[in-house]
Amino acid sequence: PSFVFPTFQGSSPEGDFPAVLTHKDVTVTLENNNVWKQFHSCTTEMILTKQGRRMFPYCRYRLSGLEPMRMYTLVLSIVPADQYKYRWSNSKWEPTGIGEHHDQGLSRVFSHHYSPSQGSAWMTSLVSFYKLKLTNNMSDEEGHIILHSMHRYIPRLHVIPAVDECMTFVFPQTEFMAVTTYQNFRITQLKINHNPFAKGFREEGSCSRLNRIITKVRHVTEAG
DNA sequence: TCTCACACCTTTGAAGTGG
DNA sequence: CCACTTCAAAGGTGTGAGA
Repeated sequence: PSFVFPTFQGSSPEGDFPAVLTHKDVTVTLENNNVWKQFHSCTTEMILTKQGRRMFPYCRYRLSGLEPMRMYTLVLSIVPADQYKYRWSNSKWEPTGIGEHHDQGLSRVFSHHYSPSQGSAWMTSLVSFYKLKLTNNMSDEEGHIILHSMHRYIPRLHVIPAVDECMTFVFPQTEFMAVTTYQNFRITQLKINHNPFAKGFREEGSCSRLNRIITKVRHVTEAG
C-alpha cells in the first residue's frame, strides 16, 4: 500500500486525526492518541543524541483483527515526512531548503522485542515501542534509528504476517521534528509534564526545582 | 547547533521478610 | 513455596555552559 503524506501545517485543530486505522480487517489504535495530539498541536520535537535517545511520547498501539494463531513481526520505521530541512524562526518552524538525502542503505527499522509472536499475543496487550532510540550518529553501531536534525519525520507501523504482504499504518499525529536541542519551549514543558523520567524538572508545590536550588545554596552558605 | 557532565528522577531486579 | 517489601544499581530526563 502507498501513502500520501499530509502537507505541513505547523499546528492543526484538535480531532483532525483518526486514533484508529483499518487495513484488510486489521485495526490499529494509537493508544496514547491524546498525548500525541497535545504534542502535535505544538509541532512535536524529538531529541537526537550520539548514544541514542528514546522517543517521548513513544508509539503505543492496540491491535485487533489479526489471525490469532498466525505469526506476525511488528516493525517500526521512521521516514522523512517531506523533502525539506527546517529552522525555528520567530516561534515557528519554516522550511529552509532541501533536506539531507535519506540514505536508504543507512535507514533503519526497529523490530519490536516480542517479534515474532502469534496474533493472539499481540492483541492481548499493548504494543509499545518505548525501547526504540534515535541518534544523529551516522556511524552508530548500536542499531538505533539514524535521523537528521532539523528534519521532519513520521513513524510507520509495519505488520508483517509470516508469508503474506506487509501492512503499513501511519498516524499523522505522530509526526515530529528531529532536533538536538528543543526549539519550542512549549514542547519542553509538555515533555517535563508527561515523561516520568523528567519529573525532577516539574515546578509543583513547595518542592520545586527552584526551591531545591535555593535550599542547596543556603545549605552551602551555612556550612561555609 | 551540538556535546557533555551533572543532579534528579524512575525502573529494574536481586535480596530480604513474613505467611 | 508464594506474595510482598526493601534496597541499590542501572539508566532515562532536561539543564546550562562551552565548543
